[in-house]
Amino acid sequence: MKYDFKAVEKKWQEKWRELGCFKASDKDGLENFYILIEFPYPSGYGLHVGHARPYTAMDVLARKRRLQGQNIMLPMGWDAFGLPTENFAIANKIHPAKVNENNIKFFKSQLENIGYSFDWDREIDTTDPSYYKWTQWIFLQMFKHGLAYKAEMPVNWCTSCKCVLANEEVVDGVCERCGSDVVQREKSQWMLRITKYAQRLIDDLALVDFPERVKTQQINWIGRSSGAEVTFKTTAGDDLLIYTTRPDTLFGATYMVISPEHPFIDRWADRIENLNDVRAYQKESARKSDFERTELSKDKTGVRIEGVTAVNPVNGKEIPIFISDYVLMTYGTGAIMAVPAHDTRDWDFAKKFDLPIIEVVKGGNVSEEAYTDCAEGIMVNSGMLDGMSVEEAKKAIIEYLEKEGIGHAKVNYKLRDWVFSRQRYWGEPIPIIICDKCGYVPLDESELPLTLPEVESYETTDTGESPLSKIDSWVNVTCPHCGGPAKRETDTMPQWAGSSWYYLRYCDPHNDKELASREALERWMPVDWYNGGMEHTTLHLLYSRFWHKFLYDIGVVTTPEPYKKRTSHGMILGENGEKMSKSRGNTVDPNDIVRQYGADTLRLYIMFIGDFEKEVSWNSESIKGCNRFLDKIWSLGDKVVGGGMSADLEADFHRTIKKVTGDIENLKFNTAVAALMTLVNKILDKGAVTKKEFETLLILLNPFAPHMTEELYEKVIGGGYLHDCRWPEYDEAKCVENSVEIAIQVNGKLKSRITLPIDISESEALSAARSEEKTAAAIAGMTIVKEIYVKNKLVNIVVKKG
RNA sequence: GCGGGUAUGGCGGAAUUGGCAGACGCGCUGGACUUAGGAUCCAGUGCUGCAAAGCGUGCAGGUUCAAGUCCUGUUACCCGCACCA
Repeated sequence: MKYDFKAVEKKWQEKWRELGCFKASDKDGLENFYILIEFPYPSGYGLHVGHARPYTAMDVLARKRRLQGQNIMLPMGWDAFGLPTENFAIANKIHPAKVNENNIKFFKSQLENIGYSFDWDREIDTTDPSYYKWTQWIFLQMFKHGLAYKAEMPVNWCTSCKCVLANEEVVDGVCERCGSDVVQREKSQWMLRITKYAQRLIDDLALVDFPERVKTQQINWIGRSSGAEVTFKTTAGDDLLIYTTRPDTLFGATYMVISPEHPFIDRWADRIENLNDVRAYQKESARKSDFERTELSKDKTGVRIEGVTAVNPVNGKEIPIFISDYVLMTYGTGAIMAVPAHDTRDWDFAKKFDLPIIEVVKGGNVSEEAYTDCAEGIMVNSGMLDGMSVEEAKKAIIEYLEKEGIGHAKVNYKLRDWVFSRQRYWGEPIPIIICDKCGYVPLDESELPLTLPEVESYETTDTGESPLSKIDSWVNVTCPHCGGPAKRETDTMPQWAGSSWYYLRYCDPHNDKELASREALERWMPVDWYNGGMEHTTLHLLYSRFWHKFLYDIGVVTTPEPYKKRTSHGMILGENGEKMSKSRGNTVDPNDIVRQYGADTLRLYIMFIGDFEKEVSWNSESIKGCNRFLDKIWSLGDKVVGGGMSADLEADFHRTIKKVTGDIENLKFNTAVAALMTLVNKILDKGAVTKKEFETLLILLNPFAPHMTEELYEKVIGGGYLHDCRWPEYDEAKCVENSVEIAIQVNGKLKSRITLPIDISESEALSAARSEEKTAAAIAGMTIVKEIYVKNKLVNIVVKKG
């Protein structure tokens, strides 16, 4: 009888729901394991098969671990605030909440069709006021602890979204979401002081099991460097503070450069003789986007400030000061000492402006190019540092600077504080009231959640104000502090807010007293295994580690890190090898595959398609192989005979159990499936399968193809449900056959193969090999120089003429 | 420029970490069954060659009885960061 996947899949999906098989238990004394998958943003387009890859993988892991007796939490939810929903709402004049509701409904039906074993009782939606109440609550705690602050600063402004973006959201000078130009605008923004956690975010990577590439990427993003801050006196009276990682080269500093945004330019306006030129340059660089500024990086530009000079503090030499946009106001102090002999950028600049280049580390040819890699160089032209190594010189000069009170050791980070305001409607309102008298006043916690008002229009404004600013009845309030008239903050939080702590909410999703009870957090945290995309490494993954550390510091959570283990999946590309996207028209809808082949085939193919951690192209032909494989298993159900494990298949079964068990844990799903196929081929060659063997096969296959295996279990094995079974164990001793095929090489070239009893002695193996027909012919008349025997694998006979 | 990664048949990919390269699947070739086949089953399938045999893991060397795997050099592609002082 043909396998009716439509009926069978529906039957079991309903059965599982009815029985509540996948609910994570909050009982004590169980072996808990928390598996987390990045929750999706429910866009109107629905899921494509790329989304299904990590879900399927973690579902396979979860189902296998449940069969092994663990209490698994595999929750799912919706990261639903964000621009696409809002833009769709604007375009179609539908309330974003309604749009979101529809999208979630569609997403959920897609997920259910694939038969994932999520615990839907723990479903969360970041746009639900009962959820974002706690997002706002965390923000208030950050505000109270000085981690949330408002600052006037240049920010990334997306010209199309009409909204501020975090640095992490700007990719190649354009908006990560919509691809439009990003320009700099001066705006007053809420900021989160992630920089306060920079060092701990680096250090605590030692506590977690993340892939090396994830750790390295985070470390590079945080960008720690150590050096010194040094004060240079100027003729304008103000001391110029600079940061350098090369204090050892201080004697080679022949000029200084300050950023065009440096505040001293205004302060020095009266003294600057060529103020017009300086102003013109400032204007020009302000006009450039970040992208243009880096584009032109080869050709250095700048203007010498006439009328003010500085003094090199170690040798007393008077040196000029320039402004140039190769110095960024946002890093270090916005001012540098330039050492052209040992820094490529300074060298380029010095050549262009004909400035002196003084070698202070011997070893390069500084008239040709900057000598930057001077690990083994020796100090010269550097007074007291002469003759020292670079390392020694660094230490000595810092000691000197500290003694003289003109400088000190300093650690710097590239990481910047997190721009946390968005001028959009569809986000969590920031629970702050702005009072002319009292400043920024936090909303009382009892007033949370501060819900979004109903508005007529969600249109953005060109002035850069949030749509919320137009709702007078919502904006105008009385100050909770002084009782005077005040206004609400009208910016909302960025999309990343809700996802920065969602894993905590799953532990206790219906709690209305706290974000999660201590008991639930202690039961489930930290997340045992978190799988997600590499693209979130310096966004969500870093942000959530930061929030978690803050919550740890204020005693809300009990672990310093949120995730014990992180893995990352490779992308599934479209059939044409390009990234799947609606605009490219190369997406594959899992619903289509489920309709054509069934969910089990889809699941199996997604796991079989290739190495889980590497990207791979979809292939609509290859999927047939998985469908055929399942059909074979279905018809095998008619051939089952009574009895236990048969002798001739015992080793194959034990090996397969071992392989599948290990491969699932190591994310080698493709080879786990291949091993199951190999086993089935063996069974089909033999032509018969016993009840015990079939049962074992069904359990091993269950995580991949849960519907068909449940059905076959009920139909053929009977007496309960497959999901109540135990995962099979293997016996190492039974994994091997009692005879093995041994390769025979002569001078390293394969000549023949012979079958010998397992664990045969070396001398027996060698003599068997020598007397094998082809081998004997090959070594006839030769002198045997050496014989190698690799136990149960091969024999290599090394011969030479004569 | 810095950091990370990849390279194996027509295709997706295996290879117990130095031990029989190409598991498993797709595709392809031939055959069977069939009114029919985009179903199923059987056989074959790295390349050259009628064969014997030879060649073969991006390229060039090296170590070794033995190299996809280790070492040196090199090329191409992908990802992340990038005027970060």
